Amino acid sequence: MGSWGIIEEEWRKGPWTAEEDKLLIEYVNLHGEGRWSSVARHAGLKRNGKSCRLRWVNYLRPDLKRGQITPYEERIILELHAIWGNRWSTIARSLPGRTDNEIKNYWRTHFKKKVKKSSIVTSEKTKNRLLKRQQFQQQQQLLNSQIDVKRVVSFFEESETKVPTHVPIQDMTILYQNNIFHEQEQGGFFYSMINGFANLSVPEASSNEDIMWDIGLWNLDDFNNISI
DNA sequence: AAATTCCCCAACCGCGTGATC
DNA sequence: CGATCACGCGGTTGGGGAATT
Repeated sequence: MGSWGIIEEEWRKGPWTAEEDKLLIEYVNLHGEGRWSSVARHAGLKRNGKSCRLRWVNYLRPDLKRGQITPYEERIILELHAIWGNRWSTIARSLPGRTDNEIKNYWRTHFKKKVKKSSIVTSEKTKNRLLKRQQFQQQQQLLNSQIDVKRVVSFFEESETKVPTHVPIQDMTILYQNNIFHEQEQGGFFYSMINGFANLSVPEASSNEDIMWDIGLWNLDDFNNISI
């Protein structure tokens, strides 16, 4: 309270304590994500909705991938930033377990100074294709929350690689559960999941990314016996 | 060893958008 | 319809540790 009888900011700010984290986790586990503005009331937290959401999304979410950004992820960040610019949340959708904040920070600390204003012109075709992907992934995220699938993994990577095994996936989205290793064969394509990495083994060289994308689509259906 | 600068990143802020009243 | 609310996004800040002077 201020000395003038004015009610000062009633919300707590600054770093979260372990107790606050615990309260927030308990609340979300019980009631799910969303309705952040009422979390404080029900969870006994003196934090506003914005703060609660941010803490959950950027730090407490169980599906966050902790640890360093891998070279693989770094390449994705670089590529997508060249296309999207500072649209961090868009970029983050292609990096499961990474937050927009994390990617933004990583970019700023590692690349900002190095990148000279390059005039990369991305064709509308490419942008539209990517937008389609993003929308699809958003839809999957919604489905995930409904069917309790832990994560959506998507990797976007330049390809034209001739390495016959474990070709980095161009743009393939795979659903898997519980972070358990999976290996599947789908129409002659093998892919495997290890520690959140998706690898594709192609029996014969394939470089058509649109084909890869289509494979990603029907794998999703097959995995979960769901129809979009 | 102490002071200063640099660097990282968690958290905040303002704003835009869409839903609801 | 406008007002209000909730949410999410991108830019920015500031505390603290690491590196440098």
